[in-house]
Amino acid sequence: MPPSRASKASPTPPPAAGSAREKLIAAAIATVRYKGFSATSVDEICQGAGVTKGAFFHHFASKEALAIAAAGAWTDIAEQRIFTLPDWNRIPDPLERLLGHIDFRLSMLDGPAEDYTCFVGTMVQESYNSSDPIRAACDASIRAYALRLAEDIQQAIDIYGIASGVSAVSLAYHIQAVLQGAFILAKANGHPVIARDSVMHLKRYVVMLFTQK
Amino acid sequence: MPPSRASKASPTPPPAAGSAREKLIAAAIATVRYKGFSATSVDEICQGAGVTKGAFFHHFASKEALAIAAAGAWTDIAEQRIFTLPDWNRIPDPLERLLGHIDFRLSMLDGPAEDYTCFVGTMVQESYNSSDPIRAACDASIRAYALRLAEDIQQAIDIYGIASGVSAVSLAYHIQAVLQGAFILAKANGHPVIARDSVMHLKRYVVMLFTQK
DNA sequence: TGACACATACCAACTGGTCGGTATGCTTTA
DNA sequence: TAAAGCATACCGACCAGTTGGTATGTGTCA
Repeated sequence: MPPSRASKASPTPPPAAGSAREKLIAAAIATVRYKGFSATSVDEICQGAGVTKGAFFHHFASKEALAIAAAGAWTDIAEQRIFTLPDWNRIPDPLERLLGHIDFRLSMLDGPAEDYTCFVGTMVQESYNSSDPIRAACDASIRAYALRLAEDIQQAIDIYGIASGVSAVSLAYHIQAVLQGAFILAKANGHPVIARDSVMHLKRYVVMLFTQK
Repeated sequence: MPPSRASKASPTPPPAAGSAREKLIAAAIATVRYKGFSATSVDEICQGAGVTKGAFFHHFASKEALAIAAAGAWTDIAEQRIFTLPDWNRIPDPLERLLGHIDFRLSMLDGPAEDYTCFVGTMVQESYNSSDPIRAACDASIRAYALRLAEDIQQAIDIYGIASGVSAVSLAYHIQAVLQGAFILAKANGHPVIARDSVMHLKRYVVMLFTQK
């Protein structure tokens, strides 16, 4: 993940709708979410990106290197889709904003699972013992999300207080856990109904934490 | 699985500590929990079981067939280890028993992740779009656990009541979701501390549901 | 009782195909 | 013209699954 690439004003117009590198990362994320990391072949990723294997190994030293780069890209994608674009981020009250976040995650649980599940959550299950660099990249992505979410939670705590013994970061990770677990239930069930139920339990819990101490 | 073999006094010593079929299932469960389903080869499973590939395909028509059989075996293993053997199952009060269950799951979160994570939860992530028979087998295993847990929850509800709008089955699935999600966080983090935090949130939620309505 | 027919359990060697990765050359752009 | 960006062709290793075979039963009937 060369940081120079992001910091320089690229002379070539930011390659249309994606350079080969970006298309490879996008194809990898989509395919891995659909069928898992090990079952996804390099050839398949290349086909999905519309480039050849030569291009793949020009941009990435290995399949593992792509996975790490994709985990980094996923962090940015999630930040954009969840903490930047949606309107509920502009709600002034931090507790309402937190509940808006949960409602938003709830509303995402629709359609095929590969459209709402977590790329790094899927990938880390297959890599935590096989590749520590991939594991660490997934961990960093999950941590970034949790720490970002913990900011809003801390603001809500500062205003409203919370049940004793509950920290913002811990609650943020718990929200992550419920979502990741809901994804698994949805994949097993073939339908996100049970997953939605679980997120509604989560919302009830958060409300209780802030209103009943 | 010939049942006659168990009921008769076999002339040949009762195939040691498990027939080839049973050893293959045990090896599959262990290896899949360690590195995922797709990354686990049939050769690897055979090596772990101490049998040859010929034996494998004598007992199972395919790798997929083994996965389905292993999911069924996992249901029995989990039932034994969680709902039969541990002492807290003999607690008379159903609410205390439920909290004992959560404490027990919490206490399991120790050591390497492959020792406490869920076999079917891991496998379904890689199979939900590739093999519907595997997906269904994993779903059945998760459902069996949830329905078994829901029995205790319902008994607790009958005695103590619960927050409005909460059903026993729905709460049982939520408990499953938190556990599955906690496993992912533990795998990513490399340590089960965050996972334990999440299960403690879960316990606090359950207590709240039964005491604050 | 014994022997024949058959089933079960297993094995070593092999097959066609796919895997991640490499070697090399062409083509565009600065 | 030199490098970056990509394509084609290929490699050895490994994959799930097949083959032909052996050893050890077990049920049946003369």
